[in-house]
Amino acid sequence: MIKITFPDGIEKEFKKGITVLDIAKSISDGFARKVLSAKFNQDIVEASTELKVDGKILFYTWNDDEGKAAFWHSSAHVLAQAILSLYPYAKLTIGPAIENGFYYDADFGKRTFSENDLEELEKKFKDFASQKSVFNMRESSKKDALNYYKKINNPYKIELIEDLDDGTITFCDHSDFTDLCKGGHIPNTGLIKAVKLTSVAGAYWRGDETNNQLTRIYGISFPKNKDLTKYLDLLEKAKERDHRKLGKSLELFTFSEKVGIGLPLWLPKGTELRDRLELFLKKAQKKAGYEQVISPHIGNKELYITSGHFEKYGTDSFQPIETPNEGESFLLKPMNCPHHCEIYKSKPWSYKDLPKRYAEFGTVYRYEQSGELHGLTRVRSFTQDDAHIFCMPSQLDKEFKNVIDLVLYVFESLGFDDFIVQVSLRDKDKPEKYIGNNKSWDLAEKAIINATKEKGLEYIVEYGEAAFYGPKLDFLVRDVLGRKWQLGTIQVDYNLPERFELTYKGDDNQLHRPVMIHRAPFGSLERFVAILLENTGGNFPLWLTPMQAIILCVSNKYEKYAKKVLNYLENNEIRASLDARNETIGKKIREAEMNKIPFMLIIGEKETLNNNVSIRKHGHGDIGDKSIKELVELVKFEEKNSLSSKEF
RNA sequence: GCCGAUAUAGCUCAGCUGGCUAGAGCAGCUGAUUUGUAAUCAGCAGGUCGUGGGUUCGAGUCCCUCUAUCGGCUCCA
Repeated sequence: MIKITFPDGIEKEFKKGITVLDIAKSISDGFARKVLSAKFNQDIVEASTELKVDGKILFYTWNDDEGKAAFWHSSAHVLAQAILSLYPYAKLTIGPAIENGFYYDADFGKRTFSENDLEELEKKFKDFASQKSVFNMRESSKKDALNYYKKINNPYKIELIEDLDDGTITFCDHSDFTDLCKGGHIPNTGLIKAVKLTSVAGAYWRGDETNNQLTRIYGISFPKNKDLTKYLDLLEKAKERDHRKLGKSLELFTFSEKVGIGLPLWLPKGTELRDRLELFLKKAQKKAGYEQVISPHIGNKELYITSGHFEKYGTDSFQPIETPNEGESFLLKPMNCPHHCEIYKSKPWSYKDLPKRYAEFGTVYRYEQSGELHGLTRVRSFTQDDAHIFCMPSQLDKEFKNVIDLVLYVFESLGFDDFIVQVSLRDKDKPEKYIGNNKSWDLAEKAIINATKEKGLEYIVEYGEAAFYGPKLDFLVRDVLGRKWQLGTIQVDYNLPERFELTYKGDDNQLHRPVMIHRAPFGSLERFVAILLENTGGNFPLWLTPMQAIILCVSNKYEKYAKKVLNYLENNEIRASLDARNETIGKKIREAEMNKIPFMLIIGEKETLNNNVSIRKHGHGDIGDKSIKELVELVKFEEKNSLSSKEF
C-alpha cells in the first residue's frame, strides 16, 4: 500500500501501482472526467502513471494553467499525427503548448505548406482526436532512440536526443503514433472536442536564423465546442481595439508609402494627445530634478564609434550621410545617450553637482527589418522620453529606485495595472554580444536586482535580454492580441561613461567615473500611445483625451447660445468644440459617440431658455441637465479623478 | 531579412468556376428639411481593381515580378 496526500491534507491509502486516474476516480467519477493532468510530489505525471511510493498529489483541470498546458501539449501530438498521416515525408521536430494553444514545427522538404492546407489537416486532426486514443509513456535507451530516428531519417530528433542523457529519454505513444517526449498528457485524445488550426508560419530550427526554416503550424483546442466559439468571438472583438484601426478612425496618425514605411505621420488630434503626454511627464520630471536638454537628429560617425553603437549596429542602420567634405559622415541618431554623454562632458563636475539628470524627448531613427514593422509599436522613427542620469556609484541605488517610482506613477496615471516587470540580464554564454568587463556587469546586474527586490516588485528574469552596454529593468504591457511590448525601461550602465571618459571630482580631489542610468518611462511615445489605445479602446482618461466635450445644437437656431457655452468652457480650459452642422441631433450624437467624446452637451430650445445644458456621457447616455457652471465643475472633478490619485 | 496570406472608391466590403459601360453602404458635394439623446430625404460625383509583365479573342478574376499590409520567425541600441 502507498499513502497519498491530497491538497486539503487528507491522506488515503491505495494499492501500490494505482494509476493517477484511478485515484481521481476514488474522489468521484465526475471529477475524474475533468482531470487533465496531475503533479505527484515535484513531477508532472500522466493520468496513466502508476504510483509506487508515498506522496502528495495535485490534480489539474481545464481551470489550471497546468491543465491547459497538458491539454495543448497533447493536442500538439495529435497535430503531429495528422501531419504525418497526410504528409508521410514530413520530418517532425518539436511541438509545445504555448500561452494560447500549441504549435508543431515540421520540415515539409520542398513542399510549401500554406493556410489553404489547414482545413484538410484540421479534419484529420478531428478524426484522430475522436478515436479517444490513450497516451502512454515509454522509456527508451539513447541508442534505441537514435536508431529509431536514424531509420526514419530525422536529423532534428537525432540532434535533440544527442543533447539528452541516457536513462532520461522517453517516448509517448498514442494510437499508431509515437514521438520523443518528456511527458505531461491528458488521459486520452477524446477530450479534445474542439480544435482550430489558426495559422502557418516559418520558424527557424532552434530559433537560429542560420538554421533551416521549418513550417510552424499553430492551433488551439478546447474541451468544449462552446469554448472555441467563445475564444474566436473574443479574438474578433479584440481586433476592434487594434490601435491601427482606432488610430485611423479617431484620426490620430497615419502612414504614407511615399514618406516611407515605418515612418508615422501624426495627425492633429494625435499630436495634441502626444503633447499632453509629454507635458504630463515633463511636469513630473521637473519635480524629480530632471533638466530638459535638446540634441540634434544627426551625429558625427565618430560619436557612435566611441559609444560602440557603430560597431554593433552600423551595417544594419540607416547608412551614413556623406558631406562634401571628404571622409566626413554623419548618422541619423539611433539613440540619445552618446549626445547626452557629450552634454555631460561640456564642463567639469564636482561630486557636489551629482546626480545630473538630462531629459529629452528625442526622436531617433532605426532601420528596423521590414518584416518587423508593426503599426506604431515597431517603427523606424520614434520619440523616446529619454533621460540619462549621471551619478556617483553610491547614489545609484537611490536614483534607480526613484526612477522605478516615476515609471510606476506614469503607469498608474494611464491605467496600466496589468504589466510585467522583467529584469533583463546578459547571456553569459555569449560574451561577444556585450561590451565592458565582467566586474562592472556584475555590479550593474546586482544593482538592478537589489533595487527591484527592495521596491517589492514582483519580477521575472530573462537572460540574454540586456542591452549590449548594460542590464535593464523592463516594464512590459500586452497588446490586444496578448503580445508583450516593452514600454518603460531603466538601464544601469558602467560602460558608456568609460568609453566617453566621463569624470567628476570627488571629495578626495581625485577624478572618478560616474555611473549612468538610461531610462524611459513611456519607452517611446509611439509605442506607448499604441498600447494605451488598445488598453483603453480609444477611451482615453479625461485629462488626456484630445476632445473633452462637444456641443451639439438641436438646430442652428440655438447656435448663438451654443457659442456662448463653448466660450465659457474654453475660458475654463475645457477642450471643447461645437457641432452646428445642419444635421439631426440623432446623427450628431451618433458621431460623437463613435468619436468617443466623453461629454456631449445638447442644446435646444429648453436649454437656451433655462440657461443650462443637457449632458450625455459617452457610453452612459443622458445624465440630465446642469447649469454651465455645474458642468465645468463636473468636468474638472472627473478630470482630476482620471489622473493618478498620487501626486508625483 | 525569412515563411505564409492579403491588396477592388477616402473607409468597410460584394464581384461564383475569365465574358456587356466594375457594384453597395458610409464619408464627400448639391439641394430640400430646422430637427430632442446612436444614422432625415433626394440627386450628383468618386475606381487606369497595389505595381510591372505574361497567358488569352477577351483578365478585377489565371501565371510571374516587385511593393505594401497582416499573422508568425529572426531582430529590437
